[in-house]
Amino acid sequence: MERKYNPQEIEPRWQDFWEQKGTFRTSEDHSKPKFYALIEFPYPSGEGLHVGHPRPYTALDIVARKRRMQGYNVLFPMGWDAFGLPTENYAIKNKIHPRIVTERNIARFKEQLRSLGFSFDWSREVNTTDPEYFKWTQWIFLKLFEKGLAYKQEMPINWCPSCKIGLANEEVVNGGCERCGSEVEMRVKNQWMLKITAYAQRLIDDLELVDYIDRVKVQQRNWIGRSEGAEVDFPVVGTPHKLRVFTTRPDTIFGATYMVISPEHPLLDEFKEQISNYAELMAYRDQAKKKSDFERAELTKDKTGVEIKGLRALNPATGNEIPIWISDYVLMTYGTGAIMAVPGHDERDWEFARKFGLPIVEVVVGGNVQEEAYTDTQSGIMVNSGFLNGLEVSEAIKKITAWLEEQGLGRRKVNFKLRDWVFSRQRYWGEPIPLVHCDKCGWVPVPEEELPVVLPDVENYEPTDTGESPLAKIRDWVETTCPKCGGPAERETDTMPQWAGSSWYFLRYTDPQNDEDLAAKDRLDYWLPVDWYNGGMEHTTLHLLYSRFWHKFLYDIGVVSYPEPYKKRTSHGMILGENNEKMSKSRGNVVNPDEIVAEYGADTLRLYEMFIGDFEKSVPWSTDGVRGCRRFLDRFWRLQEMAVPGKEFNPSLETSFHKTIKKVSEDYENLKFNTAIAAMMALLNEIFAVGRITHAELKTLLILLNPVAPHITEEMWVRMGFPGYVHAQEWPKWDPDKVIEETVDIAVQINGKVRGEITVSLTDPVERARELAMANGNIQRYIEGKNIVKEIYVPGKIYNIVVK
RNA sequence: GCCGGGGUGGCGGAAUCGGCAGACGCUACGGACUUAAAAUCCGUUGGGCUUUCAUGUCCGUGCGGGUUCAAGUCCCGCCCCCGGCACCA
Repeated sequence: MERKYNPQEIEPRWQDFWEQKGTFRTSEDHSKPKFYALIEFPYPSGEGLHVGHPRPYTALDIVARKRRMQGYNVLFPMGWDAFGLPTENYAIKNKIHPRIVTERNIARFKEQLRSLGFSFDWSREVNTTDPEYFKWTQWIFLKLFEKGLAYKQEMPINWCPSCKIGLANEEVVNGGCERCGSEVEMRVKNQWMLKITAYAQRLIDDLELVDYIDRVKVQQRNWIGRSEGAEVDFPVVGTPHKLRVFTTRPDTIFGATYMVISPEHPLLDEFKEQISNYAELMAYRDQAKKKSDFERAELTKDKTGVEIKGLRALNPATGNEIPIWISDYVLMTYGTGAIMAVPGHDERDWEFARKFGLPIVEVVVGGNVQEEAYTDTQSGIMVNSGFLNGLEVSEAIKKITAWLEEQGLGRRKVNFKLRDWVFSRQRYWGEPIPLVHCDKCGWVPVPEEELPVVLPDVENYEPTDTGESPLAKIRDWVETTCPKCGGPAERETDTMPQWAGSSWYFLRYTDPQNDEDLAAKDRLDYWLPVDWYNGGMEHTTLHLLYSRFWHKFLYDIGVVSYPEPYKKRTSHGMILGENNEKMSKSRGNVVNPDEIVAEYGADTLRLYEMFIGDFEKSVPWSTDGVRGCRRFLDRFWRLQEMAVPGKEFNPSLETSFHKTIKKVSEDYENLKFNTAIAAMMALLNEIFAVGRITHAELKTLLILLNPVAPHITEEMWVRMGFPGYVHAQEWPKWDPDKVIEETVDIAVQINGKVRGEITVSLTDPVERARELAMANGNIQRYIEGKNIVKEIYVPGKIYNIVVK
């Protein structure tokens, strides 16, 4: 038998053991309390696993392993989010079918994950590219379509010229493509859209039902961007038309001295005949069209715009005629694409008014609106505002809104920044959208029993320059018959975005082989919602919002029984390179987990990733830190040599053990893995100082460390000849009475400065503390010749004597 | 600009119902072991001053004030960093 700790020998052996015995298979015994732990399933890239991956995986593996020992029926599954661009690009470049590339990448990832000893139930593995899986992704889409939540629309989209793909707003970062960084252009395309905006309010409201870390909730609210205000109709003079605006400040309507509409606004086309400078306006529109939203926002320094000659609006409050301008600072995609400009109290309007010499009127007192816009108007008194004069802002808002409603000129309105989800991708490697276009019947869903609509095998996956999907060229796939009328029809050639498959994958884990339903209802009811979902902050406005939307929809149609998919959401920090920069191939600072496993072992890697620092923060990798963790395990291994029989805790270590059990138990649940490990390290130091460890103590310690370092603890348990296996033990409990030290060393302060130390029992009265303190020479020195003014004695904490 | 999080040794980080700041780990230095090195073990490691030894003492948690017997922690006013949103009406 080997003496030395040899993870390279131990770890694969235990991994085989767990697999063969099905140790971590989840049962469907619904009488047991359940715990569903979820981590974001990875995109199996060609790069293989990165040291960032195991951080969240280990964290929830720890919680899952602990909960099993606490008697829960635990579901901790894993799968693959395998559709996506990099695979397709690789396939194009190397002329290998993306399916093959995907298979290969998955095999690699799986092997790497296996080598880290995660307690996934691999029998429940899902793969978004598996037709048996995406059949249900397509099914959900058809349900959305059926309910009118999927629609096709001609609309300007963010177009990445390098990926040749349309991007959702969420995929545009600082004006560039999230994936490749190329600058995004605007293009008008006919796209499938999902009406996530119909759920905007519920997506905000139901955040109340869930336990998400605060920054996640805040970011979601931020992204949805709810704002309350009113819609107001401004009559267009000499026409029956009314120009509708959205404003959050209807109270300032008396200060609206002109209007601005977006260059794309349809008003221009409608009144083409009456507009005398139509050509000029069109030139401006063309110019604006060329700019992306980002560019438009970038050019913030200087306002541009053109007045519409021949059209004027009527301010319904003042009765004055006011000019209408077009400017690209008004976006067609928010509100109504038109604003009432109140230059006195809005910086943008003020700037614009200044530049074009438009009148500026003060309506809330407090500033000097000729000098600058006065925007500190959350409160204030109205002036120059007719019947609102003298009112407080909040009163004025109520009064004007009521007046507008009475006059039929406006109404209260809530607006959201959230836009509908661009759901089409002009790509090959994605789920085909299961619709057929028939000249007679329009868009017709593929009948459910014909799902899945699978991808045809093709020679060439290159996207076309026209922006059409490569599928469009496969005529014998495209050409089909209409399911409704039987006439000739064409398949939709757009595919779904990567976010589709990941919007519901956690449901499939409950019943991954089901071919009748997306998952059996009783399983969904038992397992959902997910008890704890950990994932990256980068998915807060994408995946997390999308999947909440889909889940709410599935709730509405009765598939699931709770409106929220995830009860709790936490997020891990990134692991940076040793140089404190983001790990990337180009920076050459990537650490490969395989090498760490080969050199130090999986347990060391797991331990290190949990000990490295605050779980929620980014932290640089440190090879020296890894060695320190290996050293700990080497020392831990040597406990075997100092083990002595005994069913009790050594009295001198008893309190330490109970404290450690408490600390570790609590810290594992609170993302404080680093301090849990520190506590075990400290206890190990104490044990080494004592020089021996009883069997009872060693068993306890093995169980506590097992979730972090499962291989070494399994091995030591068996080597010690303890009955059964460590993973099958019950999680230890601490005795609240034994967590408290009987005697403690506390500081004695004179006027708040530490001047000595005494050893007291918690139950000792102040007299006892005083007696001990007075015996201390240094204390005597400070008290001599002084009057004791006050004594503060906090048992177990401090003894402070105030002298004068 | 708005919202959120955060500034603690040479480094990662502990400690926030106010109660000995720096747990745990790393690094560095010194020592033991070794022919030597690695590994391992022991010791020191916030700064200054003091001390033969022991110790003692002052300063120190981004900056400036305040409350308190006592402040990293609470209050007021600033500075800086990270993340999100941003011509959103």
